[in-house]
Amino acid sequence: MTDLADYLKSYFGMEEREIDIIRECFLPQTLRKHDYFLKAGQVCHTMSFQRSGLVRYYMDTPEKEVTQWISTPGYFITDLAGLVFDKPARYSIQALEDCELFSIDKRDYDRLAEKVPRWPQLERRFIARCFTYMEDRVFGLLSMTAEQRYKWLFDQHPAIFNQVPLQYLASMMGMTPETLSRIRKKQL
Amino acid sequence: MTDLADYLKSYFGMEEREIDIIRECFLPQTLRKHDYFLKAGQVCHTMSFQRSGLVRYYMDTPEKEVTQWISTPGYFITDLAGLVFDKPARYSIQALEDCELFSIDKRDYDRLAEKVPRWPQLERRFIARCFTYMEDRVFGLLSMTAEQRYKWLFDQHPAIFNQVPLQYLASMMGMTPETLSRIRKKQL
DNA sequence: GCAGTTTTTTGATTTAAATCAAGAACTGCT
DNA sequence: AGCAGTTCTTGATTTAAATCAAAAAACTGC
Repeated sequence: MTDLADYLKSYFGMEEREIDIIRECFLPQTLRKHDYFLKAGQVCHTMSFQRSGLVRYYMDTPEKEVTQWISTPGYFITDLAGLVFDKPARYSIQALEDCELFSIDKRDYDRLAEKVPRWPQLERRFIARCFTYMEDRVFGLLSMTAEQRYKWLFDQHPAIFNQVPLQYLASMMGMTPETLSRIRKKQL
Repeated sequence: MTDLADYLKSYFGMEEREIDIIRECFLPQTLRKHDYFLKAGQVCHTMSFQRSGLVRYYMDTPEKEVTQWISTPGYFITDLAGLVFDKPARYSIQALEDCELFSIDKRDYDRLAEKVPRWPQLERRFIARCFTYMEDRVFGLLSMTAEQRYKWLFDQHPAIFNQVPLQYLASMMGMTPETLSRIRKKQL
């Protein structure tokens, strides 16, 4: 059983039959360290399940580079603006480490509902969950200090703190590398 | 033609027949100023189209009250955590002014797909759009100064700046009322 | 394994925004 | 209309976090 199957089962509560069908639609793909899954400005036409590795979503601005998100194994990787609305991506998605993915093209993705009738309901839950997570993130950014945001992210995703360069974590939490370095020191 | 019909047509590109069906499912409702659409801790079981008035989403924390969002006519009001996952709301939703809504109960909402086959696709676009909007908001909070966030929100929703008490706008943009007052003064 | 680069840490200083404080301008109420 | 309670503005002060700067540590590739 692949990780994707585990995920589909535990997260979506899917049945064996559905899992098999979906798994067939996703094809193995690898990303090398520093490879781009998507570059800002391109229209994303792929949805991938991340089996291993680390991936970073970031935006380039005139002054600095802003890390929006770090994706870890067990997550899906895509840009909904592209996948759903055919809009060019506002951010780039790049591998921080070699990654193993299971990927499906937009065309096939849009036909999943034909093969798995329950797919629209499952996808609805998936996207709605992304939204509620973002609500929590906005709340954190509106109301917490740098140190509180650190603790919050640490509780949510302790794994990335050992693996991801500090500068990216800092940016993702809305602080400078220096500030994160000091907070981290204080926690010991 | 009601505002809801206008919205369904222009935003979702729905046909007359579909619009009529959906409109029948949404019932008129009014909220008086200060009435709660939803209180934190309750499970939201309603989805409403906002015809008029102003609505505020906010969270209570030990130190302060954090305004998450101000909803204006033409938006839908709900808490997806409740509507999709039956989870208690993390925030309260309260009328800032008398409001006219068109509301549908969760039970009926979940049956919309039977009446309008295309509903799942439409809803998908709706929720995905909410998500991409939140991505932009997170980016803004990660990368912009208070003044830049002010300008951004002002471009996006100029209407609310005349109507909503400054303290709520400030909180929603992640700054204090004093800071917003000074920024606003500077803009003249 | 070591030179060269990049990243992280640490300290000193600055700054944007928060806090504190008080007066002005609204709001609603009887 | 006039008073009480908000809300908003303005100024003075503080502070959390940014910036600046340089050394230390950690990677990189040859």
